[in-house]
Amino acid sequence: MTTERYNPRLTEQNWQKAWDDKSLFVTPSSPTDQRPKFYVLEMFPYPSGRIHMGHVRNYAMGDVLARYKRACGFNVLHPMGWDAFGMPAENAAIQNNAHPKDWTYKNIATMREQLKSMGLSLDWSREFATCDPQYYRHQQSLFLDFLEHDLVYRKNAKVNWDPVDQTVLANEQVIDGRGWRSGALVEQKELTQWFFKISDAAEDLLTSLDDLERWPQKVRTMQRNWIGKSVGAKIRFSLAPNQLTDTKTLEVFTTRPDTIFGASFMAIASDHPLSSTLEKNIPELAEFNKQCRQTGTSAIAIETIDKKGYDTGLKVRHPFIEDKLLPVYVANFILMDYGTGAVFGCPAHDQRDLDFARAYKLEVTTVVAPQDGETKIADIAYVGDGHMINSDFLDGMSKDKAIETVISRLAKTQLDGAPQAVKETNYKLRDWGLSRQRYWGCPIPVVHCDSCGIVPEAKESLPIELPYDVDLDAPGSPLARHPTWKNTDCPQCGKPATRETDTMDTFVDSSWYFTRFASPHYEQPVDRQQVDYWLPVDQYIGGIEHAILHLLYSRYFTRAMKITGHVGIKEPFNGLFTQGMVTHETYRAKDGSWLQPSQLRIEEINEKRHAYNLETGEEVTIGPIEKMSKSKRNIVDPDEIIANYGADTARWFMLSDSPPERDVIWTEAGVEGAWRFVQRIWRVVNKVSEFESSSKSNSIQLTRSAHQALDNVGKMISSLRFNNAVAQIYTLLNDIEKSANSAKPQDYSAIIDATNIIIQLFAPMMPHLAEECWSRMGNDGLVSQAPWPQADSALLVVTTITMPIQINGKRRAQLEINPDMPEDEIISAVMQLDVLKKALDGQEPKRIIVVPKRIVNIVI
RNA sequence: GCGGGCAUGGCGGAAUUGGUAGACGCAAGGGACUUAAAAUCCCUCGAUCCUAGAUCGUCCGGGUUCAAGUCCCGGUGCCCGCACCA
Repeated sequence: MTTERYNPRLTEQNWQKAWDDKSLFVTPSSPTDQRPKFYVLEMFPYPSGRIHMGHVRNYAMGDVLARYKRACGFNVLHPMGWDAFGMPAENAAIQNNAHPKDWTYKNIATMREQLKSMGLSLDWSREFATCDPQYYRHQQSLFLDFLEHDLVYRKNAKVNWDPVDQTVLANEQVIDGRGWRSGALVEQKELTQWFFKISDAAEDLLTSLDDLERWPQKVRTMQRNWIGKSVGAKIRFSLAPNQLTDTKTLEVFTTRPDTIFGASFMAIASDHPLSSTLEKNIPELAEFNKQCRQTGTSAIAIETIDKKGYDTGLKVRHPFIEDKLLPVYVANFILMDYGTGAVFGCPAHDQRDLDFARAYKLEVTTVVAPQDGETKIADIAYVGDGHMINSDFLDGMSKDKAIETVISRLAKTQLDGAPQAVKETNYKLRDWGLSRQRYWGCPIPVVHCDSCGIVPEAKESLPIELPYDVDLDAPGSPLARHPTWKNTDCPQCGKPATRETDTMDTFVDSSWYFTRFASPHYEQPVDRQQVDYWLPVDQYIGGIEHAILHLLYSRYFTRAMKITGHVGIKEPFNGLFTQGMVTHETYRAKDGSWLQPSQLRIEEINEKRHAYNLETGEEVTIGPIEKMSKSKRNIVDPDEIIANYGADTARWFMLSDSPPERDVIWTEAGVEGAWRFVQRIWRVVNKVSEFESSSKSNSIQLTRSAHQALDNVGKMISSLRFNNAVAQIYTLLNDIEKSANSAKPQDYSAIIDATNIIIQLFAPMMPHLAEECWSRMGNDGLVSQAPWPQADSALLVVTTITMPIQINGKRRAQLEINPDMPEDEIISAVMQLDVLKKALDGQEPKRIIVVPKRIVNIVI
């Protein structure tokens, strides 16, 4: 018997068409279904041009779950869309002279075809892009609702400003403090911008994390730290009389009021009101503040700079030590956004304060004595607990007691007619700035009127559509520069007015798209009936890089939509899974340029791998394994893999071996291995398909294996342990193959049954191959529509187990026993073992530990 | 700088959550089939001790325990995020 090789090129498109013809994956819009619902969603892609292997991995995982849940009888929603606004479209427009809109939709068309070639069970009838006016008009409508409910407001905030290009720069456009295109030194500039009041929800966003049980622990921890709750006090210090300012007091926030006796200086942010006042009369301070403004706005820029300060000459009085004055510095590491923008510096017990004190030769007084009694501070601040010293009335107290005491003492003291200290809770979480001075985003639907001020657009006027004719390759914001677009009439008084020319952060687009999928064509933002049925998302899958921003913003936005009556829930994602990245070796030529894997020939010489440029023959250096990226060119194009091996092979490889939350290394050998497995299944299925079914079966062992695998694979897919599921399927195929090679006619039935089971087991992962095998086995219908088989619980009962026997913790023997054998019987069986008798040498064992169904350990 | 994570054979990883470390796969070596190649099939495969059997072995150093890859303390290395990249 000869079998032709399995050819995915001939089969995959046919099966995709068969699914399409039956609209198998289109989820009907009416939520009257009796089946339980399951909403599985992968983070939608940015249409950057072509799909990459990261997408293949992400969508393969989601598809396995969607197909499995469907087979298990769930009403599954599995939609797809496009996160289509963003900077790359504008960059491409400038570089390639293409319009962002045309560029984006062209990419979507390409990527849609690529995704379709993967055979994903997606409901394409619900597809949308966030740059569709029909999507963003609803986003504008939501914004107006938020505005009405006081969830959005305007305030000044700093942006990176390129003084040459006259434009706002994203953090990633700032390279070493300079604009990426102009090379000009970047400055900080204040602009009036729109903010969501996410900080109002800080406490709720924090406490609700405890209930998100199906989220990875690490994501919850990261969000917890990001929200950054800290309990402390606001303390006001009185300024000593001076010629520089009329200000009488300086207010700080601190979590360590206990260390007040160790205070040796005050530090305020360069943009603190006091600093801004002082700089008018002190040119050196003005210069210092200017330098601070050149640091850039990103946290990493601020945190990694050398700590510098400017002594203002001002002093504050210590609240407890008479005549003690503390100098007031302006310091570049104090953030105006957090607390009050001012701190008291206690060098002995805060590392940053210590670094600062050493640089400016300020005193260091230890006030908390560590447990080990060492109170001298060198280069490391002591931040732990201990008892108070050098602290007058606090001496001997614990840290917590000292905090209480300081706050209550100062609360009783009046300064300028108010208590000198109040307890306060602070959050690191800042309000979410959504204004972007860019073209390719959702316009913010408000109007600036000279008479009426800020006026919301009327909902009937939505969408406020982006103009097509813009000039992107000139300084400034494209919408502000457009000759006519911003001109309109005030919706309130009818007089000429101007539109807001800022657009929304793309994170707004992605903060509710999952809600829109429930009713993607509805004339309002959401159809409550549909949303109440489908949400929350049961399983959300995406990259760990979104652990904080996207996921936190979405949690907030859902709360805001609840407040405005659009949804009834506050948590959008019941289950979250963060998958690892796809990585590959890097290749670099002598001239420093990067090469793609497809441009190379790899040879192994003396067990060492060498890479050669296919065109020039020149040897290139094999570099470290890194995330696939355009810049390093270590990219394997999914299209090529699908063309050569088929979608099933690509999907199988992405799911096997590496645990899904960890990075996977793309290797040629790995793909080849997956490809061979596909062929091996095909051979086995062809062989088994020629067996005549018989009524009687003796092959109980194989049937047992099949049902065990069935039970395990189901559990593993449910918990997204795809690599374990793959290993189970390999094991079962080994068993089937062995049985098939030595099969007697009375075994045929069992082998056929096991083969049908394995086809169903890998169907969610390799759906095309599964259909082909299913039909080859003579089954009716599509395997994509077949219900998931039930494991026979009688076959799952284990009748004998191998019990390892340890002597002093080292394995010395084993016993084949019934798992339910009572403990005393196990012990007497063990005592008969020769190895043990020999080891005991007539003595009694000191201790015998029997762990049921696991292990026996004899301590001698 | 701050926050989070990871580390097991030549490689990807498994280990029922404290109970036989290395399942399953890849690579490699040997053999079979073939005129030959590909494909396929069979065997070996953590290290050391010539063999047996044993000893060692989960990044490094300590600890808890009858028992540690798993728990605790202290290190090292690598990766991710840091609010205008998506």
